[in-house]
Amino acid sequence: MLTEERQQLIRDQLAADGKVLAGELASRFGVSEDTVRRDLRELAKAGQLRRVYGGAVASAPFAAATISQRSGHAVEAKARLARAAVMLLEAGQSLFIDGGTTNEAIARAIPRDKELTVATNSLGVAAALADLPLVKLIVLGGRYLPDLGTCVGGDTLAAIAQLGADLFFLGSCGLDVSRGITAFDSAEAEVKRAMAQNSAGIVIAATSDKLATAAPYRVAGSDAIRHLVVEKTAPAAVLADFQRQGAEIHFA
Amino acid sequence: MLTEERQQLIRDQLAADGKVLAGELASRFGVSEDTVRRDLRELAKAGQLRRVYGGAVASAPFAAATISQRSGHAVEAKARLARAAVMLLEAGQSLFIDGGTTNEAIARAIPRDKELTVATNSLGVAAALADLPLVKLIVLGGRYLPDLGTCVGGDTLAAIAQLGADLFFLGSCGLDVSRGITAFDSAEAEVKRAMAQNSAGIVIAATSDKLATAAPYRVAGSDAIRHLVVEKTAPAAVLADFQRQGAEIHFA
DNA sequence: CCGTTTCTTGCATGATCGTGCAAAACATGC
DNA sequence: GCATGTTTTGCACGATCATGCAAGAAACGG
Repeated sequence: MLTEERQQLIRDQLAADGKVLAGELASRFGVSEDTVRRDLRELAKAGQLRRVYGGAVASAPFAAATISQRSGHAVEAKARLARAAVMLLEAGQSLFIDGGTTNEAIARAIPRDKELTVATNSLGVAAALADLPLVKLIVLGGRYLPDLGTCVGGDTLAAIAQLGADLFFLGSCGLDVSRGITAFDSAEAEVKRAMAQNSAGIVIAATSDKLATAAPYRVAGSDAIRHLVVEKTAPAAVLADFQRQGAEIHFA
Repeated sequence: MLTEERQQLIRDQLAADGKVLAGELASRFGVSEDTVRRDLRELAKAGQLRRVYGGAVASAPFAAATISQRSGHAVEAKARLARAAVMLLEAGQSLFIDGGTTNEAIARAIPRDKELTVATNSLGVAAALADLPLVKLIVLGGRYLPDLGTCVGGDTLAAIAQLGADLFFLGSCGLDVSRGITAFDSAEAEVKRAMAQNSAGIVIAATSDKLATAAPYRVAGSDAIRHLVVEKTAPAAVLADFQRQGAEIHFA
């Protein structure tokens, strides 16, 4: 095993998980912890990660903001949803991706060799895509909402109006068959509506706790959903309702 | 076995696996490791691979290093500059901050209890400020440039035109008394010009290696600089020139 | 406060590297 | 065929690098 190779794998895991453990890396590579620590020290010196007791965390200028989310509770479920969701992507497509932790997971799951054009109003999604060489990234600016991690406002809407996308990954929303897709913020809902209008199909990846819930601001009807990516634990009755509205169900 | 033939096989394996081991190649070709090393050295000289201890790895074809990969340079000096630069800030001010690792350091150095309005086209700066509760953050969207970490384009300019700022922190530029402030990218220069036009004062925090250098695209004359934050090692003659142009010098 | 884990530092060891040199293989001209 | 010059290859040497181990320091958790 080459030193270089090991350090690359560390970078990869850091990009995927946001953190690494010294002991775990040592056993995975079959080297002593000292060697791993040396690698971590070098990478830290190069600014590629931040050393912490027991391992290291991503320091990549942006990543820090998303760390707390990656250690949240439903991380595993969201990562599974993300892996299933990226399988819907085809090379050369244009995407809208809005905010939410699930969408950030999807952005992180996009493989390095996929050629895409992505427009997003989420800082977390943008940060995840910034280093992918084959992704043309368009940031949709505007007033930043700290709660949601997204940008909203007139500028955002104007920028969206000039773009079109094949798929729109819609996140951080309530999802109910009769009430449709609903958002938690009025300005955020406006942005989602604009994105929906300028895209050919809506994709929603939802953890089970989001199904059959609703928020104050309506974005679109349930029939607007083209692809619905859900966990295996999702209640079949609810899924059947969405399916009747025209959604294609994908299990993670 | 011909030399050419061997080197072609090395290229092939590199394309397939991404790495090769010197010892393994030697036994596979039935030649000494010295010969293999010679081959590797030649290929490395031709830029077809990158030599590492124990073998070689594929040279990154996406060689245009993104900003997050370059972030490890002169971290200490930049942090010192950043601490000095934030002392120029007063509560309630509006700022433009553009890209560059120094500006990212400045953004990270802004204290949590400072109330500010910040508009930035840099993802790194935005990520650093996203968590500060008292900072009203406006993201200036547009086409994202991976090597600079900033957004540029017509949308960016339009958004800037609607804003005004007390101070403009201008980064990633060349700095020369006679040639003025210069940028490395044409679109990036346009953005800087727009920000300069809509702000009351320009602040530049520059490591010593940026002083007395110039880039292709002109942004503004040296006399536009209001505050210049430099290291203690900065050559006094150059500083005096800037001072004569009206800049206030601050040492980190 | 103490025990445990993790980290850094210094050091010994083995692997790998570059260089100089000589032998072998090869091409070239007569 | 033979002599000469060039290229390639293998080997020996000292230098460099990566790794693991040990000892002391620091950080963590109770």
